[in-house]
Amino acid sequence: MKSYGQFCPVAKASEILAERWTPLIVRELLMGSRKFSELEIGVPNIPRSLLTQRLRALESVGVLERKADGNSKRAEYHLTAAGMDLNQVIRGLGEWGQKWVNHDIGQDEVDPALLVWDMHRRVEMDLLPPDRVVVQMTFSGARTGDYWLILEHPEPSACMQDPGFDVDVFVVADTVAIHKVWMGMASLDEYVEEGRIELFGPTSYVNAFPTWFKFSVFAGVEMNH
Amino acid sequence: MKSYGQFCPVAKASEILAERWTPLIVRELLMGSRKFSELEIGVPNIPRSLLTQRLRALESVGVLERKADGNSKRAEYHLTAAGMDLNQVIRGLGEWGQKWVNHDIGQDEVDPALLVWDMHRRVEMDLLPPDRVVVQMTFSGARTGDYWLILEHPEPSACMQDPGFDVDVFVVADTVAIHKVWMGMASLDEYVEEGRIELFGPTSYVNAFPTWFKFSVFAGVEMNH
DNA sequence: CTGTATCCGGATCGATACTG
DNA sequence: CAGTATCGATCCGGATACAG
Repeated sequence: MKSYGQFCPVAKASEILAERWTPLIVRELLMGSRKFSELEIGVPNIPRSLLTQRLRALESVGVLERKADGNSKRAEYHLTAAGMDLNQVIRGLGEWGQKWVNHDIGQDEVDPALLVWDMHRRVEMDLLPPDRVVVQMTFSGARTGDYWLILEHPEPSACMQDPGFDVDVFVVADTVAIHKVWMGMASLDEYVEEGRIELFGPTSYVNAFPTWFKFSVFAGVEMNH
Repeated sequence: MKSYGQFCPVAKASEILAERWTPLIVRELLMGSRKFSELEIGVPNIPRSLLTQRLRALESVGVLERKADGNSKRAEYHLTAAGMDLNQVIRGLGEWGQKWVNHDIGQDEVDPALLVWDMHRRVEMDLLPPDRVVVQMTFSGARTGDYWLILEHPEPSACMQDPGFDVDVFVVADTVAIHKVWMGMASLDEYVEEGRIELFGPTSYVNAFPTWFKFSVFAGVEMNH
């Protein structure tokens, strides 16, 4: 991005952060993504060439460092201290968004894949059963699909294709319903009672299911309007 | 800006704020600018057409409201509650900038006009003498020029041309020196002692001069590196 | 003088195809 | 998997023109 030619710190920071896609990339890095492929999932629809370009730009201003993973030789992107410190900015941005503009979400803006990806980043590891739990999520509505969450130690994962494991918990719901619960805009229990979200599986798992997730980072922010 | 097609609040907020010039426009509105012409001064080098475009965009998403000033019929731009609430985001952005990237300021990035404009927005009205004080600032260095601050009640103003008043206090200094003091990176007293900044005028005014300003919003942020 | 609209060359973006 | 290369569409910046 071309410089604003201004000394103001807001201008200097904007040159780095206020560029298309960049806040989403930083958000994804803050959420724990390290690999190029993880970033592609967490920042859907970004052209790969642009992702490359943005990563280089962020590297050149000292927000992230590029390292070669030892054994696989794949590039890894690590936030520097300056990058980590962007947490408050991105959080502020997200809180503002949640408070003021997260109401008019269109049906087709809720991406099941991104939802599942977000979920696997927000697992409450301490409350997980010791054995692996496989969750299948079946989404209906404007955007449909089956997705899987492999909840296991040390690292849960999200699958866009059937991983082939036996499924322990089935979640069947409208995509928007899951979205609203995830964003703290609706209660999971209520939606289950109303039948908007259906849970199947062993009773102990079904009961524990809501405790396995920390929900969205922005679920606690109250909304205006 | 085209939608990211994502439900994430960071994405929704970025669609509004993370566009070229927009953070600077919002900053200027938060600092108190209301008129198109004031915004042009506070956001130097923005093409007028682009400023118009951005103001319309911000209006359409409910960040600001456009009102016709009663007697002059000139448009006034007022932040809405949602717009005011962007204060924390812009502040966070600026604090990050001040902390991490405000070091490598080039000589020619320090704009005397913007500096004076910023100063007139940060006057400590309560500590001003009752009578009007006219300050002339003479900048030297990469970007030179004479500017005037009319410190009076109820509204101080900044002049880019000689307003014709008798001058009470003369400030003569290198542009970068003033910048550093303004941004909290150097002490005014020390610079005056070293002769990098010269103050002329009645002793009582010269002594009081530093108390008339609140300095930059980001002057208190400590810098890393 | 203030605010807005229009036009145009160049930079940036988005989509697709290609490479090690 | 992790990028590059290419190319049309869009956006930006600067200039100019215009209306109140």
